[in-house]
Amino acid sequence: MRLSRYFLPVLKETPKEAEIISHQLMLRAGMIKQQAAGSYSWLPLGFKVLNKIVRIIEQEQDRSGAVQLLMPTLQSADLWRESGRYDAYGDEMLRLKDRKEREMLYGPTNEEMITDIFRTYVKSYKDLPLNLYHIQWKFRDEVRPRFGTMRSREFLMKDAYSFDIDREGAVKAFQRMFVAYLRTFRRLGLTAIPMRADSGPIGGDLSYEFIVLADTGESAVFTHADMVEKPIPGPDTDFRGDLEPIIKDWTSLYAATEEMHDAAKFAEVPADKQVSARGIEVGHIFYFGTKYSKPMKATVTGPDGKDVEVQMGSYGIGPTRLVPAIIEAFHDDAGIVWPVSVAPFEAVVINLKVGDAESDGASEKAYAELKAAGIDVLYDDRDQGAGGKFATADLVGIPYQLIIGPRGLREGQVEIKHRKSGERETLPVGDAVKRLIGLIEPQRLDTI
RNA sequence: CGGAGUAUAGCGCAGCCUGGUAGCGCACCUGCUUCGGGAGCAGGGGGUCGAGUGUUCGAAUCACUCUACUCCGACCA
Repeated sequence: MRLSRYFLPVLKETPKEAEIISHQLMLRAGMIKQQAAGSYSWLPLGFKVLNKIVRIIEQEQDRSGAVQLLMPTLQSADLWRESGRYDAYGDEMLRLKDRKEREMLYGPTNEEMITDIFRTYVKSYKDLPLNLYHIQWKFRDEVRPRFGTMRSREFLMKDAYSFDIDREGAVKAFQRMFVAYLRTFRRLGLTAIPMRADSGPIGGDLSYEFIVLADTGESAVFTHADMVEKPIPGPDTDFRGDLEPIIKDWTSLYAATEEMHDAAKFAEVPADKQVSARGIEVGHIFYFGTKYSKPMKATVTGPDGKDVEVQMGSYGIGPTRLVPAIIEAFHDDAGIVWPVSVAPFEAVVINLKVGDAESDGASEKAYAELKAAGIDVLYDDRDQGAGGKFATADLVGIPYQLIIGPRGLREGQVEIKHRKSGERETLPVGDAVKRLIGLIEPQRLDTI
């Protein structure tokens, strides 16, 4: 992508409405524009990051055996009356009427609808286990939206729903999602710690939140230090096998959110291993049994010929919240520092002197070669001073900058700057592209 | 929903107290010079001062009403 042809409205000054660093940087880097309280347009750069996150979530959901579909944002009130939640949900649910005065709502979640789909088509235990998910916009009329897309009223959510014949099967479904979540967050560059959580108004007795540690997190959390360094299950994990040992390993050390915190148990953790910090909730998984299948009559026929209510669980990740969460975890004074896996561009070619034949030639060539190699590369071909180009590249957080200008070219050299470490390498023109590919590919491939 | 604020050019702000020609920086446009860390000079465009009502000869400025947005608290992917 040529920057001169792109749409990247970066701001030099920080808009006053932004309080936390991720919100400030998302506005300054031209990722989002606020349209109303808790409502944002995703500008090209932000949308690009959002899509990369979504793709990783999809890959890991699919790997775990979940199946993707897509449900509508507008739902019928009748469906929600069946579960009893139409009255229970309160003002957070956006309610509306269509032209025929039918009561509708903009979905805050989809348990009712997925249960309706399930009960229509699935009749036999032989079709289980089943896990269906979608990635769709949700609306919750928050009392107080804040922190940019961290807590917005309209937000994107990946919500998966598992269906099993019995509790034992449901626990296994829960475990598959648990492992899928560990892998998903790590591939996004994050360290997300599973913590026992309150299951809230939806109910259920197996409930874990995945928490990213960050100073600006909304909730206080307490954990054993070893949870932070623990290696995640690899890509060869057999999701049809026994995941119990992995779950045991990940749930044996102390980790809890404020609501579930047990000071006495935390005190048993060695003093030098006690971590009390703040965290951002980026995912929540829980098992709730027959809470919806019972009132909505979602049953399957078991091996004994008898109908049983299906055991369900639900599993959420908020991509539009992950974007600021990643920024909270990775930024410095100059701007965002994206992990390669979600960076809007993997590299930027900075032509320091547009209009100079040599500089143009070398830059165009490097840009073409990187593109041909499949690198997601931006080419800064704007006819403007070098300072602004560096500032923009740093602000939007592109992991690698290939800096090309007349001064270096006289010696046959160009420079690669690593955004994260600040390290700079000077190397011959011909080697730079290969070097960049060598740096980027290992971080991008699904080997984590 | 309780408490506290803010609203003047795309963004950041001054002007308001003490009513009288709407300003500054950045951004934008034109030209020239530039280009190795947010370039310089010269010229230029852009505003029903959030909306309404009132007071006044005259309102960005004073009064009242409304709306939007932000922050703190209670609630939440």
